Amino acid sequence: MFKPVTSRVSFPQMETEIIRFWKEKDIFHKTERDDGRPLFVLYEGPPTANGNPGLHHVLARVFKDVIPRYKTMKGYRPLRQGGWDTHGLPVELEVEKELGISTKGDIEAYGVERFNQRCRDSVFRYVKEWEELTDRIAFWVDMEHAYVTFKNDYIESCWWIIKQLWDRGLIYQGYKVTPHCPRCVTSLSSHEVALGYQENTPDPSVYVRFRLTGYDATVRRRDAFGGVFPRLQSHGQPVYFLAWTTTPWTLTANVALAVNPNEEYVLVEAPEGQSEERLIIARARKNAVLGPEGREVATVTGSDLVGLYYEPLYKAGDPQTDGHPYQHHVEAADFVSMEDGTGIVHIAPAYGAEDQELGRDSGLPTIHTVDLQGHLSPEWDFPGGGKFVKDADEDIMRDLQGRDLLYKREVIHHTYPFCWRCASPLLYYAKSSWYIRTTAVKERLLSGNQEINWFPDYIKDGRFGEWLRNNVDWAISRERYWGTPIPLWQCQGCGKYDCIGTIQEMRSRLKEGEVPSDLHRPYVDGVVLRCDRCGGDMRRIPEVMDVWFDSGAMPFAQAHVTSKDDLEALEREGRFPADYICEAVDQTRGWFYSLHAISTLLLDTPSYRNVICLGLIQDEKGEKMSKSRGNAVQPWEVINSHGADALRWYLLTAAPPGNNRRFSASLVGEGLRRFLLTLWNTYSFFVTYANIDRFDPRQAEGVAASSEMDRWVLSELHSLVDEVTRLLEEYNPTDAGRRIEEFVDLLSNWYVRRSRRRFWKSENDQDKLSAHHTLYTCLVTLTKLIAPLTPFVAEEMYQNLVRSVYPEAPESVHLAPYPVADLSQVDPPLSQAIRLAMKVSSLGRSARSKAGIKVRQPLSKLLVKLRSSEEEAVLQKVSSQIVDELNVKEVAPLDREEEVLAFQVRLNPATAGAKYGAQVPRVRAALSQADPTAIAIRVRGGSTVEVGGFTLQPEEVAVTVTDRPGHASATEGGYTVTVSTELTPELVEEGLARELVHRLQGMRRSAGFDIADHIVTYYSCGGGLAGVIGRFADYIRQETLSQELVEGESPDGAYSEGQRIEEWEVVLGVVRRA
RNA sequence: GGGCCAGUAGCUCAGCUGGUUAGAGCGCAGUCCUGAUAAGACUGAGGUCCGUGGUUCGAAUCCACGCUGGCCCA
Repeated sequence: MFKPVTSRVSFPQMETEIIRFWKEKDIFHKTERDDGRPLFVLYEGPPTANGNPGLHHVLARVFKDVIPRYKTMKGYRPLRQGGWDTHGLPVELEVEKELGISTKGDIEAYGVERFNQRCRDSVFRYVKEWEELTDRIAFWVDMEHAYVTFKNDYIESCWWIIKQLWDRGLIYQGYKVTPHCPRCVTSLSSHEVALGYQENTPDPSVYVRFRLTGYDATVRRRDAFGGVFPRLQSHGQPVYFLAWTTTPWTLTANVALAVNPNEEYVLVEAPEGQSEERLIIARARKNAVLGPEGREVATVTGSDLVGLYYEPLYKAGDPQTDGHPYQHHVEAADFVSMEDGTGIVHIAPAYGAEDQELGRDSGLPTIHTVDLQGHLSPEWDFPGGGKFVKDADEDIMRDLQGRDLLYKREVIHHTYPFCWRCASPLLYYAKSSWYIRTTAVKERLLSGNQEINWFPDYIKDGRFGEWLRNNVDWAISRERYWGTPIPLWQCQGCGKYDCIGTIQEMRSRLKEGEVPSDLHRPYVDGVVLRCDRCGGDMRRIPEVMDVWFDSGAMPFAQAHVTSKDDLEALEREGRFPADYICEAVDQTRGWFYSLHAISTLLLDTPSYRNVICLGLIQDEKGEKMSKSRGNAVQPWEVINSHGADALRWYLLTAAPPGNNRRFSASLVGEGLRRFLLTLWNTYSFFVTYANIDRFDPRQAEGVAASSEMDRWVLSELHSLVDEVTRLLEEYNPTDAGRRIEEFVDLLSNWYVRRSRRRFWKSENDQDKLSAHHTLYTCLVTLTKLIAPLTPFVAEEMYQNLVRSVYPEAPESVHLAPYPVADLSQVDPPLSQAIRLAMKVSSLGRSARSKAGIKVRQPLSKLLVKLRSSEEEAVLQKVSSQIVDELNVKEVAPLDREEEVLAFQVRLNPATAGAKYGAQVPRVRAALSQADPTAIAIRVRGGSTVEVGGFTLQPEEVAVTVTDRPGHASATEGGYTVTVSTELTPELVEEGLARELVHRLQGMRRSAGFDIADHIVTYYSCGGGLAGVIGRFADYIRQETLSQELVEGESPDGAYSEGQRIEEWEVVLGVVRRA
């Protein structure tokens, strides 16, 4: 006996019981048991537990869960170590908010030790919520051994990795331009910058002359400037480059001018009577800046200008390159646009990101003329020296004007970033920064990417590939507090740098003090090492590491790798690389990259083989969910009302994983009803009848499918298994789920619907056994198929269907093997035949509905016109199902549509109107004279027709059909299904009998009888109906499980109702027989 | 400004290796069916398949250029 199954199930309640069951039986750990199975490795992209988990976390965790569950059932041993991301600016900002402070100065005043302690305390604040939610949605992950990025072991592994790179010369110091707040004296993260943009900010817009002085003979070998340059010299007029800037103060740090090498530039002569000068400007910008006047003396491409010297506006010391005095000159740069400015960009590597990059690539010096508080240096007698740069702008412009170097000045309104804390205008400022030379392995990053299986696949060569192709060195240092300290020490005496890779190594180099028990700042900053060159004091550089380095190091740090041996062991044991990772698309430049970069640097190989890249969750309006907008849906609300399986099902199947998705709780409920409840009700149906018949699956083993229906559904089942397996192998649980859903619909709404009678008939014969066995097989297979997707309902059904019968079966569905398709059972022609039966049934119901004749009323004949003679043959095989479904006596082919349909034809004015113009009335008249049936048949066959001397194209004739008397039809896509609506007295009587059965069934239910109860039925009614009851007595008794059918009043205690059937009043009574 | 993705019914999504009349579910209106069902069937209303060009006998589908939204980067 199976445990009885109610159709009114509470999924949330059932799920919490399943969780208890898993805990009791320790199922999760049993999946992890080392018993020789090959490993399947999931890397957990670590979340930070300093906030409540949201719906997007559930999305990621469900997708992370489904694949390892599947692989477990496929015979792998999953490795799923959890992890927590605990460092970084977001953590610091949260703590700053709590403390009500907002600058680095505040933090230092508060004390780095206390500050970091608060950071450490905050990162696990919501860990309980995370664990509860993870548990409740059945994400199986090892939380007990979760890695924590702030632990010493973890930090030490990060150090060791840095050391490996250091030894290979891949770590270097350079400049990085960052948005800098001069009041807070700190860089801002891009996230912070985004908080402070202000539109319509006024700024000066100045056009400045740079005087051409000569050229670099190594660049311009001969006849520089296309031969124009020498002539310029002889002409005697000064030549200027015209450049544009909105930050005049940066002109003090100018070291070069940049032109676009592929654009045309012109030399323009000033209009007559104006100044004696010639200006160089991009042709595309000439009219916008100079106006239409001014004769173009010469045209060159940008590349011709490269190497020309100009006279700098200001001198900041005497910069040198390679021991020679630096010469200000023109460089080529693709980023120079023709959208604004002059097509000639002034370059100050200290104060612009693109400037800095160009400077690095071309060996330009970086000259700082501004201090960190934003004051222009007083050192070199700049106008406005000592003032805040924005105030110095005016002095500089006046100075340039005085020297006749200012072509013109205007005011521009644009979007400019301000500090979100103090509203100071941000300055782009080059700071010394430490880099990892990722560009050294760029080719391998690209080729390694090709080895990764991306889902969806367009990410590989799209967003991620694009990012890799544009790879620049990774700036890893941050001037912050709560992070992995960068393990670089510098000698205070001779300036030498050293990298420390392990605690052991630090201990061996200690000059004074101890290795601190906590490797964070400020403790580690107090460690003084001995310089092995000069014996001096070495102190750590103050920076901490970019938090992305932490996360990207997790394959190694979670295993505490601190030696090459450790590394080799990791690979040997199969714990590196990961088989699978999964995060949202915003991680392409985050975790997906940091993982890829570090493993490529360290081992020259990618760190993950397969990756699902998820889209983002939006609210019902397509807006980003966020706490501040107040549109974030709480996962718990959804789980408590619909259950975790319903939520999982929705997240897995509602949208392709890579797409952004609009979330709504009502859609979760819809999925619940459409899929889970349909499955559950089928399951409940099975258990009900299996228990009545004492069906024992063990005795049914090997029973051959007796009916076409059984063979059909098994065929569908095995092709489903085949397809779902293929899709899951492809990391596509979404389509796998959608296929399963289609099957469950077929199972419930065709197999069970059409087979019901076989389950409730009284004979316990082979056919019934086959039906039970078939449905049992389908349900058991389904529990395993869905186990990775909806683990709860799968477990519940498995325990009842399998474990109660086979105590020796695996104790959880999640320890059971995944089904394997038996393709010999797949029968495509049978599948097509059944689909044809469904199609015909659907049209037949439509025809009945049109005629207003309910299905309980039998009809004599169903006529079917199909699309081909092959289908006619197929129809023969399934006609019995159609007869049953549509309650007709016979199914016959419809050879001549005109026998049951009447055609009307008329001219289609939309297509024929223009062609016939004034003739239209005559054509119309001719058409009305002709035989509509003959015309309709020709037109429907795609032939032209001749009427009254006109040749009409098929599309010029509109055909409509109506039913002929005695018939009702439905037509769709080449199919026509017609029912004969003629009712003979015999058919009417049979209909009455069925109606009576229907009423009695309703009364059985109202009386609260069990479906297997036998009853006695009493009736009293008029003569006509009584006659019908007499003639159909056997049928009525059989259908209603009535042992007797008694004419007369029902006794006391019977359940009785007065009913009206057609024109007869009848009193019916039912009483249960013991 | 650049890159990637999406845009199909009121909503959520299929269809997209070009091929008859573009589909499903939900929602709405109505009818029916029910010996499992919180279900199911049928009918109806509801579509410039984002737009404009192009390729083709034929385009929701391929190409180009735009528009809108999302994300990432500047």
